Amino acid sequence: MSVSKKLIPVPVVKRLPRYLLFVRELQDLGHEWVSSMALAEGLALTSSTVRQDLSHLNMSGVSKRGYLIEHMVTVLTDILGGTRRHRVIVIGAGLLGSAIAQHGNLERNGFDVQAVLDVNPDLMGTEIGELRVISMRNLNKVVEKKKIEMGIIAVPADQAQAVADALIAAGVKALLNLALVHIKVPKEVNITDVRVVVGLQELAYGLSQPG
Amino acid sequence: MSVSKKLIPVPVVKRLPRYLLFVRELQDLGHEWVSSMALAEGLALTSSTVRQDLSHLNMSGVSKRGYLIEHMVTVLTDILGGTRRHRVIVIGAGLLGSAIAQHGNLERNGFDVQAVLDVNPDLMGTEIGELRVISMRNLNKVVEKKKIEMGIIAVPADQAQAVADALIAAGVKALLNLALVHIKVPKEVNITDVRVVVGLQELAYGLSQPG
DNA sequence: TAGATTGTTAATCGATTAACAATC
DNA sequence: TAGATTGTTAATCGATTAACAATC
Repeated sequence: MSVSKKLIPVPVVKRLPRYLLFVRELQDLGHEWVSSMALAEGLALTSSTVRQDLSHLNMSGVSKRGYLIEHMVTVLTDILGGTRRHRVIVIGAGLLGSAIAQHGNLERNGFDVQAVLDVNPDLMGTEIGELRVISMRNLNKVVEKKKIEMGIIAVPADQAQAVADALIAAGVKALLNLALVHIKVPKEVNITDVRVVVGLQELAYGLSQPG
Repeated sequence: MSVSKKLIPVPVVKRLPRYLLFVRELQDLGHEWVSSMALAEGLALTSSTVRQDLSHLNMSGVSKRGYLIEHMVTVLTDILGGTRRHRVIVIGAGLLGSAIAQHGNLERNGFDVQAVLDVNPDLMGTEIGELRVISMRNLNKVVEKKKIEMGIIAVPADQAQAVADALIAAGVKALLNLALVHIKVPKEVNITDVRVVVGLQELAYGLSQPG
């Protein structure tokens, strides 16, 4: 049951999580339909962009009414991986790694943290939610046994590349990098960076501008 | 000592932190010069894009040698706010908020966490690094006294908008949102979202594609 | 000097916006 | 029916890439 017609352009994919968030909110408020204008208004886009974006999806609207919210939630959840469960591990049991491993938003959106690993022997066995920190030496075993699809890299910058290499060698094809270094990966591996400091840097640039 | 000639396009600004990361690495390795080709290679861009990007900066290269790494570090650090210190507060003393408040990368890049606030009375006084959690009721006072420029929103989704409104009312003009909701702000306020779940969702879409 | 690399102009590509006929 | 809203085509806008003269 694949959902997209062709291939969704990257800028559109990056907006999809925001659409999903917004229509879920409307759903909670009891709304049934949403127009491209309302979506545009809510997400600071034009209604034209909204209609173009949604045209990439397996979805159609109805004149005079707009789009059925329930259907949008279904379609978007499916594309964004929330329909089936994804099996994830976290590498790095520091404050950030353990905060993320325990964060309810992952589970709520289809991502199950199956294990937390670390190189530091002092941390072995530490409880993180319902998990216990295990050694990096178990990486291959864990990835294979638990059928891990994604790895979250939450280690210091100087270890991040090595961790990524190990994950890739173990067969993980999708990496989320929280470390403040550029990680090189072969082109068949997907990697996404998520970084608080970078967000602050963008804001700092914004603050420094007159406008 | 403003640095940019005109106004740097958003896609370029978003690449700047990656340039900075990369040239800092080269600097640590003892390199002195870097060419647009080397930068392109390192960041998966074309050398043409690199030269266009750098032309927005207060910087010029030298034929046959490239760009002086030390100068690039200076210029990029300056634009990205790392030259002067920025005063930041964190709202939300949960696992994520406290992990970020204590994360060394912020301080290292020019961002000083001056306080951590929370609504939950049970958390008041809890130690977070060298800080103690204080009540949201002190928000205005803290923002004014400590001259806070940026707020990091690390509260549950259903509280995020209210927190943002309070920050804005207190005079904070730049917000970093970690909560999984769309926050509405007046156009003179800058807001940037940083979200692990969204990163995972993008990866999930990538995994679902043939390529 | 010859060769490499910048800085910039022009060409291409792709994303956003506008416009409007189709339709509910 | 009249009016609102979609879906899509065409126009615009802006970002990326190519190309090349200037220069070290």
